[in-house]
Amino acid sequence: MEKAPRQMLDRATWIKSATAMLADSGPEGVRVELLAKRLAVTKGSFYWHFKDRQDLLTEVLQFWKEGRIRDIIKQTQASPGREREQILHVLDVYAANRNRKGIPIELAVRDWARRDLQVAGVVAEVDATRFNQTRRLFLACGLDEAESAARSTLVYAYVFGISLLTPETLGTDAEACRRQIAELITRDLE
Amino acid sequence: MEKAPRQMLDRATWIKSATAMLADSGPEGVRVELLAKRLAVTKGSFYWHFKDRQDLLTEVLQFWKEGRIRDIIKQTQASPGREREQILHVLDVYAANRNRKGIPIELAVRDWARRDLQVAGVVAEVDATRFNQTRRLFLACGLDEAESAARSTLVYAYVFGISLLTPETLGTDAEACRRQIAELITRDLE
DNA sequence: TCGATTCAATACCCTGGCGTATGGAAAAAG
DNA sequence: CTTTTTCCATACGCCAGGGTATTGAATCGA
Repeated sequence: MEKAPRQMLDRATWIKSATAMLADSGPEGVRVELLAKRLAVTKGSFYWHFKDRQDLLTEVLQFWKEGRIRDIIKQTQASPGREREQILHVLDVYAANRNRKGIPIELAVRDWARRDLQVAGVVAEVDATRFNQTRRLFLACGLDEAESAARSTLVYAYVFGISLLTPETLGTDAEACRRQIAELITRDLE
Repeated sequence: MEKAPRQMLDRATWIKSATAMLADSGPEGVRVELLAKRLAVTKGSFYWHFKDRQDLLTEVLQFWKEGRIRDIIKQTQASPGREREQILHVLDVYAANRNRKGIPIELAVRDWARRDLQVAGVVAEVDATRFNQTRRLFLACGLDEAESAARSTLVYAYVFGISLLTPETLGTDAEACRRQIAELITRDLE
């Protein structure tokens, strides 16, 4: 009936560390030996917990997917009548400096998806969930189907696009710029 | 005083092929031996034309930068009074299916920039040029400084973001969606 | 106490890929 | 017709990194 000493390393630990490595080195950058060194063990440990490198990557992807879906559902919960605020909240959370560490992961996964069909499928699932959740909010604000779809698309294109742009490009008044864009996207909403 | 037979392979040929390889395999994916095989020669040739792999990558980046700057200047030329059309033209060129092969390169370079300061610097230059050129157009349409900066930012965030989203997410009426977004971005312009 | 199980270390093998050194053919220069 | 220069092939050294096999040391269950 203990919990600390035994189970020194479990799959979850490897997965989290691998996710960090994915974020700043891309999928090709997650090397099992480097990972082992970072966790202060050797390959021997890794190949006990995982079948092979692909096994780890698959888990990383799954881990990411579940986290993203949980997050978007949480961020788009709105009490009736406050849908507009909720959209602004989403823009705030994803486009601003919050969620700092999420951005590199998001970008790495999306780049990964360009070269791996399985990954592309998962990203598509996440995108669909985000798109639908946000579209619901626009619909609740009185926009028609087409307009809701368009703005929802714009929300995510903007959010991911902004994280792709180099920081200096945004200039010093990034905050003001952000607010103005949010205003434009949520125009004519009740 | 001849030009055809001699100089079977020049640097430009290697650079173009490497750019293609960069587009669909990332910077780590451009291998000199693979590249040589693709050009039906061996490494021996490569190391005659280039000092090393880094030399090639540097040239690829430079090649990309010059092309992008030339392109954005061309796309943002507007005769006085037709600036709004020109903005719509930019949105059309970059967000639609045209310029198909440019998108993977753009994404690969941007991902590359996340892990290489030199690359990040070049991307920043390109971004700045694009940003300023488009901002000029908005200013000419009567928008103030802040609004012009915001919309110019939105244009590129949208353009790059849309290429990051999975195609299926956009649904079947992508064209209508595109038009609606373009309408929103160019609202209140004279 | 004593196997059985869990987790990790060590020692290998093998491949891919960078860079170098050297050789060779073909064209250009003389 | 030589000689030099240009361009590419061949062969090699080297290292990083994936995967396997084996050993070893704890811990658990009995």
